[in-house]
Amino acid sequence: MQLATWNVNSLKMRLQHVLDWLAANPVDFLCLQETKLTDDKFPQEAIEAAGYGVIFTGQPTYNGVALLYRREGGYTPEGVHLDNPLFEDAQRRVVSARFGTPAGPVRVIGAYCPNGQAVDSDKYVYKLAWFAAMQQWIRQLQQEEPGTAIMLAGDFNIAPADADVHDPEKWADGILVSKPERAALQGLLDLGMHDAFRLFEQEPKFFSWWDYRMLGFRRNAGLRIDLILVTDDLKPQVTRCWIDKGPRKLEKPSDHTPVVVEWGAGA
DNA sequence: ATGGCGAGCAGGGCTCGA
Repeated sequence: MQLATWNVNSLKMRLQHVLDWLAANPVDFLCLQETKLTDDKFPQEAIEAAGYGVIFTGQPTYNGVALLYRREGGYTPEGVHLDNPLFEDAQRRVVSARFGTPAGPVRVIGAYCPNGQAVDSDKYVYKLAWFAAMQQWIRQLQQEEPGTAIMLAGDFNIAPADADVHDPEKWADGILVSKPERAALQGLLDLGMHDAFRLFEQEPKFFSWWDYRMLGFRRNAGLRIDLILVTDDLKPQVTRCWIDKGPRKLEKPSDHTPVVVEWGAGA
């Protein structure tokens, strides 16, 4: 099985990229972030026509997330959440469901984690509170749904380590890399979660986001901030994790590109 | 040193992202 995450920076602008990518990469699950669409404008029909069911929650202009599941896989979402139930929030950043799979039950959480804007800003305070609440929720899920693995996939807006930053000196202690942000990510890892990408040997300087400005992609001026975390019970089943730079090379690309994880026997 | 691009909303020039 495969699960992917992709911040599309407007699903209205990127719908064709998503459909084309799914046709070439028929993953079982796809988490989308920054759909930037209200629910009445969500392209549910086009996604269903592509063979996927979808759960989504949006708002005008900002945020918005979706969770696609492949119909051929026979998946049925259970225990759906359009929010972290422990964190009251008007911003639409979380979508989650539990699925039975041949490799056992999995709860998928698709997340558009806050950006934080600048260290010590109001948005930064919100970001850290948001991560603390996510940690609490996952701890609760581990108690309430024992035997169900958890995959937390999305735009984390945190580069886990300097190896995930094109120019660590320039970014040092700034937003997306600051110590409190990395501690917030570590709080999730301390629950027994693992950054799937780092379970495998990877090429250095392999990023998931590149600045639109200053030829960021051509210069590989990027960050790895799109992550898939998997719980201990899933870790032995994970067979691959990679970043697909292909969509970043298209006309009018998202500034982020998909990250994919593969797990389960006969994946 | 700064801003550089892109999207949304709205019909100009902001905000926001990372």
